[in-house]
Amino acid sequence: MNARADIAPGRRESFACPIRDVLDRIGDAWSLLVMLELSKGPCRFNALSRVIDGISRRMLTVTLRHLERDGLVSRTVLPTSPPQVEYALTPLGHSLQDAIVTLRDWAIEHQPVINDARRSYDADTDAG
Amino acid sequence: MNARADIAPGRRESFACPIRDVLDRIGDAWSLLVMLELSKGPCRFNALSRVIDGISRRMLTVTLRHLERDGLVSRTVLPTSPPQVEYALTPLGHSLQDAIVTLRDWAIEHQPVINDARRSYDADTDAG
DNA sequence: CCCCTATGGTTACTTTCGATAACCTGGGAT
DNA sequence: ATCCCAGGTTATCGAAAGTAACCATAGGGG
Repeated sequence: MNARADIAPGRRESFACPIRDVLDRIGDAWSLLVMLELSKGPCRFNALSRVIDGISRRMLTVTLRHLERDGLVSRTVLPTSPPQVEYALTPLGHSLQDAIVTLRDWAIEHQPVINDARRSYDADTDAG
Repeated sequence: MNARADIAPGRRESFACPIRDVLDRIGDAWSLLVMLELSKGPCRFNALSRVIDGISRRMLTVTLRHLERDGLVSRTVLPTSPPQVEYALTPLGHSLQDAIVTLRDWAIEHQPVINDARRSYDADTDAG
């Protein structure tokens, strides 16, 4: 029996709201990191799990399934021994790179300001 | 006693990864919707909860606290009776709008393709 | 007076999800 | 047979999302 159904990606359907929809897709924190890695070129499962610091095998599996389901990433089994599985961005996946890069650039630029805001909020809250 | 601590935003600290960091911030699906609403202008709590379909009072509170903590949204109590609370984007919040809009535009443009990909993936998976 | 509306939340509780560690299958080397 | 690697899957737990109900205040209707 194919056990993949047990781990199948959530099938929450759109909410008449495309932003929510795309966020449900890439907002899970690992998806973006995986896509950023794959934007450098195709990569195998364990290679991804080594290079994406902190991700577990399970979350990598789940994340890749999500991305595969949404057509952002392709999965190719290579006829080697033992078989290797190569993941790569699809054209659709590449088309998302611009948005991701915009987001990343904003994040990098404003990280210090945000951290300051957080510290001052936490200080006020803890004190008050 | 100030009960706000009980509902305080998570204080997960950065991971040496700005993209993860920004995604932890705005990736929770409600944050983006709240910011998109506030980008139209300041708004009060209950007005937000009415216009953002599906959000509960609690999640709106939590989301607004997160955004406030990160300096993306400001909170102003108006001296009316009963007191009203107005939320608005800060300049930092406005600076994120470009990235959000890029993301939203991508989402709107590619939603049909993604839905097709999902349907065909689901069909294949269900068929076995 | 009580009941209903509205304001902006909070509290307790349930359900769902993210994440970790451990396990599995199968081939090759020793 | 035993150990490794590949690429996952399973069981489990804690945190987070979400729901329903409550609080305090003020105004209007019966």
